[in-house]
Amino acid sequence: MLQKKTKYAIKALLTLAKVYKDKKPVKISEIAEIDHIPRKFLEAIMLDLRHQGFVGSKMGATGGYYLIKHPEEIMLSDVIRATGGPIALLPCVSLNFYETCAECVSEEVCGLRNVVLEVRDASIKILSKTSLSDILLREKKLEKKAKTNNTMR
Amino acid sequence: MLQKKTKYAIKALLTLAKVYKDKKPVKISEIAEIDHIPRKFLEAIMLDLRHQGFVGSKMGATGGYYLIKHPEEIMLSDVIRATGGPIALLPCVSLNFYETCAECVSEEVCGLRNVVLEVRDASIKILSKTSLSDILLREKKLEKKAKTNNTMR
DNA sequence: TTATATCCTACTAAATTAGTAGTATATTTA
DNA sequence: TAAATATACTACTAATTTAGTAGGATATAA
Repeated sequence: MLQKKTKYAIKALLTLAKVYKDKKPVKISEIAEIDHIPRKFLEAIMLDLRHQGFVGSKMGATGGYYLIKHPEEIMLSDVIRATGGPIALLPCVSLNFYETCAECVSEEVCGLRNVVLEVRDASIKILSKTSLSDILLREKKLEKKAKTNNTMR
Repeated sequence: MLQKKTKYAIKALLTLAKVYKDKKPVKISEIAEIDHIPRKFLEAIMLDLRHQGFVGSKMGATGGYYLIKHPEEIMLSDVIRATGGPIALLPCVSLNFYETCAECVSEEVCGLRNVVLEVRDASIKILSKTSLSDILLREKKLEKKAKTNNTMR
């Protein structure tokens, strides 16, 4: 399961992606309201995202946050790793948060690890090719679909 | 990430699967030693697995646990769900632990949910077709491979 | 100089997970 | 039939992680 922190981070980045072209910063309080995220918590998250190079900020009145990279270049897998931690089901197959299983005799011949490795690869394949732009695109398609369904009812 | 409880459960079930043909119960203390699992913790886990219908038990001296179903019929996805919880990255796409995202405006048109749904399907596809027997088979293959590698060095 | 924003450290609170204690109950075997 | 040995079960405690908050410092615009 993703942490709330991760989910909030993704939602906030999506909100910034939507106004990427405007080239002006969005205030934390605005993002918090739009995405229903506790303000102070979001503040900490945005700070983190800045330190990790996802967003830039402007201080003072008229300040706020903006995306540093193009929404097409920000991949879901990157955001998850930067804010929440492992995508893998077990630490012994995590690329970025690797740890040995204390009770495991031989990692090399562990059948469970072998399966979990496959799951990781399948997940990463999807998450690392999906950008913020892709998600917004999916959203548009879903909206169109929902509208058609409503008309047909 | 899977919980330790889940990992221990899988390992213990695999140990039982290995001696499935013998038709005699294995003591908790034996399983604990083989798999390096804290004894008392394993006791609680085995009890749980029995309540969930994975294993049967025999009380008293010469007692212990045994698999109720054939190792081919016990799927990884079932064990994970029974002992640890969700496979999905978000509760809003979990089949067995569904919850709405409190801050989500419309689930129907959520782009993030849409992606995470795809990840879930990919993971479940693998986990629900992999049985205890499959894992043991993988283990044998890995052992063979490891041996060949050693010979070649 | 005032208003308003981010920056940043240091907390606290809540929830979850890991693991233990101890006693009751069942079964084998001498 | 009593001792030995196993699971059954309830009720904890401890540790860790996650979620969220407090409050003052710093920067900027008007």
